[in-house]
Amino acid sequence: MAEISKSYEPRDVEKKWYADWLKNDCFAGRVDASREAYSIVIPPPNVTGVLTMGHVLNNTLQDVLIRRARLEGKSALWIPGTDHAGIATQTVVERELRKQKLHRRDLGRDKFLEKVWAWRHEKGNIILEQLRRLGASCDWNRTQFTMDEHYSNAVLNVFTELFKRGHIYRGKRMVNWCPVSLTALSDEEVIMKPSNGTLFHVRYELVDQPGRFIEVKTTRPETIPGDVAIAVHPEDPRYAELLGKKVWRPLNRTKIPIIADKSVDREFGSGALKITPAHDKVDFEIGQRHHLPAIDVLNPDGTLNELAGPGLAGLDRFAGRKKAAELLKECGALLGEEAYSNNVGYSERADVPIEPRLTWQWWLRYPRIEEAKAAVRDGHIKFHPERWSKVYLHWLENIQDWCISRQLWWGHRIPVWYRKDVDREKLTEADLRDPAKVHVSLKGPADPENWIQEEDVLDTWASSWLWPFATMGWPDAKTMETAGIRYFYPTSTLVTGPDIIFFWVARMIMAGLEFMEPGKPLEQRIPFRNVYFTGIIRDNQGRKMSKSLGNSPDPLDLIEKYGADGLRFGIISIAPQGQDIRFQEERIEGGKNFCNKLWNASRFRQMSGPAGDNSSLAAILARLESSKFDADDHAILQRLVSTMAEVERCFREFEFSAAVQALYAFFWGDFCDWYVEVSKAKLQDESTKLNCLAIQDLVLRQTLLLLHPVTPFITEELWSQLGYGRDGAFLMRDVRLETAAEFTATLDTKGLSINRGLADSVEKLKQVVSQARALKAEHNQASRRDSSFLATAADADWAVLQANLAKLTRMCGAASIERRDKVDGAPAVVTPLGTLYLDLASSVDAGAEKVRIAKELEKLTQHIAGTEARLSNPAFVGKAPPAVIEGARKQLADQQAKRAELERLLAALG
RNA sequence: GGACCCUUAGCUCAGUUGGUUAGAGCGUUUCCUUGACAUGGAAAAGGUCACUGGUUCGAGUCCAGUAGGGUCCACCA
Repeated sequence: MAEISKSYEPRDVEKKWYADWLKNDCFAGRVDASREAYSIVIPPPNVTGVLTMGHVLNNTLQDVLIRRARLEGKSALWIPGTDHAGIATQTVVERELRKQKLHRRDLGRDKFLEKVWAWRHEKGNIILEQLRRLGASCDWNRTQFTMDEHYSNAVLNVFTELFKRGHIYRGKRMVNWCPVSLTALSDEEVIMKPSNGTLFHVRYELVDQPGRFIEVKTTRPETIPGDVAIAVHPEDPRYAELLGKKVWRPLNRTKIPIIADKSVDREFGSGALKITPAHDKVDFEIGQRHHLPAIDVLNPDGTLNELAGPGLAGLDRFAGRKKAAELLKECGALLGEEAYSNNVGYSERADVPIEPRLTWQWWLRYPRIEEAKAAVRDGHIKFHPERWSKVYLHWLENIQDWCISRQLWWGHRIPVWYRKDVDREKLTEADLRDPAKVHVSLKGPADPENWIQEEDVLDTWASSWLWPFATMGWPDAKTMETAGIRYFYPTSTLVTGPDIIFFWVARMIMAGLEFMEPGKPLEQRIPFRNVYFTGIIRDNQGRKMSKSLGNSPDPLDLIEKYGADGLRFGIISIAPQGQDIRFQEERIEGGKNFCNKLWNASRFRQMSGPAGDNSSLAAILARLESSKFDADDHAILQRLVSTMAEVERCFREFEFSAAVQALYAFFWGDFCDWYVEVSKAKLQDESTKLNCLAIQDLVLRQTLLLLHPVTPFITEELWSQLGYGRDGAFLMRDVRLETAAEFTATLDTKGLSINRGLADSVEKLKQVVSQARALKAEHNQASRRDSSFLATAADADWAVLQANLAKLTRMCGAASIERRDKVDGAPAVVTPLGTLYLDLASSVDAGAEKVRIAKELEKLTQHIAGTEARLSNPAFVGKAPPAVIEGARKQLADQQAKRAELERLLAALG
């Protein structure tokens, strides 16, 4: 065994072990009937993506779950992959083309797609490479891409099936149109943003009563040429006599009717609403009810077209708005303007206001809505934190059909062909189902020359909603068998952000229910059993991390600086359940420091004595001698067991940061700060040395196992260096972590049972040490081992002190601790095991000493008063549980004894 | 307009079913390079648990309300 270096250097260790794990196929998910299956599918990052802090959090959590599952003896599978990200990827490649002054139309569809594929092959795996640096133990041989042939096959299969089952239709409806991406978007891809605009007051002159006007307020005067009516509420007395009359539309002047519709809000503005069916969803519905035409005055790119009339045609919509206001002013129709703030829908991708636009699109009536609700409501799928289920259910209650077609080239082209002689603008629902007019299949028609394929592709989410089973080979029976879908599906846990609960989580549930194992009960068709929602990572000012703000650190820089384990440990420790995360680099630094502490504790063990047989838990236990156990041995084993139990609880309840904090407190606080320090005395004594080393070996072994899911690299390295592994075996793959219960039972059967009483007595020793150190600090004594202490103690207490004297002397920084019957004039502290005096050569400042003790006495007296008050309250004594009352009585007795001793000390000072 | 979340030490946050004197990390102050670790050790300072009521023997914890901050949903032009 080579000597361990003085500080932990992650770089080479990480590289070495990751390569070793890969070489030995440690990440492979295998069907193994003798083990419980545990599976996760990665939320596929965009192929265009680079690793963000969000990815780090999300994927570290998944890796933690997967690695813990392996240690628990489960057969674990983590499927990685990427998403083709239609709009984002197409935009990236189009931007490249623009540098060469080319547009995708210059290349044509096929040539353009070749370019995208080339880009994908060159750059599309960057993010997966970065995940490897993080230590992600994905089964890389199963890496998936949503545009892979078999995956595409699944997507198109689902389309044709859902079409057959009547869930998919084509319709001309109002959609959210992105004038930059030139495609329709789903409602979920539209973000409402408050915007400061202008509300224009416009008057429309009555045709048969010149000089009389009806007034409306609008934020969009440029759409006035598209007005086809003015609507008022049917019961609005102000306008009753105007119903049925006509007014002059002030732009592109023509006559339009005044109509009545109940959807008009009488309270808003003047109570009259201009109706522009082509440019507003409500107006469109009113238009439908009243059989009004829709006049579309916009081009797809958001410029005004010739229907907008001279003066406006050709302008961009925002320039057109200004111009329209000017034109209205010129003709006297503009009564005024007021500043106005309202919510405007923005395209999530392009970050520009969307246009409601009337277009032909493909729509999906979601399948299995009721089952999807039941799956979560009845607990077959558990959300963590649970409260997100309410958001989920609310969305399903109000669900709208999904616009699944996109006017893009990069994506799954819709497998629909139109007979050349049919007019697509006039296809009815019945025509769609007529194979003589429309062909829907994976392979296409037998006589392609007579057909034209649909140009549109599917929404990216209409492929990723199949992720949990399409990545396991669906729908091909043989591939599914190889992938082990019967074993690994439903997956165990999905780790994702609540921001895609509608986009992805809800839709995956519906897809799983619709397509998996038809006829089987719901709990076998759901895609996952648990969903863990991470928080959103914010910067230290609380802003979302984003590329444009430049406030997101590069995770790879952090790995360089703190090591992958440090980053992982840090990010998990600041990620409490369900709360957003304020990123602080200091916490990552803390992760690195923890790794260094672990490293050095192992180094201390190695330097403390010869290596024993560490090859198995049984081998280490065989080296323990219970007859040599002192209170500290019992205490550290007890804390080890309780930490194991706490970590188990944390994993059961998805409290990962609590698990990390428990491990930190145990290892740093209990092991390093106490046990290792007392070891220094125990190791001096040949009779206790070997047992003490074996305890250290045992604690280190269990700690490495518990920590491994969070800090995989350093634990694998130390596992190897400290001789825990057999040749060719890996901590991550070949070791099973005992449960706390199993561990305790093993100790019992080996005659190594933990003595609770002895273990608890360490608490008193710790207090003695802490108080002694404080006393020294109070009197400006350096913490070196050079102070003399005297003690007055009852026989029983002195016996405890004496039994631990060597350790205590060392821990207190004492040259000696001697018992006396009586000590006068020395500064003292009252400990649970007697009074401890600092034997100062120099004279003591009695005044300062009196102040210090008096202060402590005052504080104590307050507590005693509180305790006495409680105990003298008959209601408390009558109603509180006996254990609580007993505790209070004991506390009172201790406090009173301590008070008496402090009073005595005070009196002795004169 | 509806729903949900948050408010605890200078900062970022824990605090499980109500039960001794409310914790951690970072930061601050003092001391310490003692044979694992200065990426460290020891000690200390620092909190009317946002506010107001209520339930209870007992409330940071449960209930109601108020204030401030945040998120999501919603077709008010």
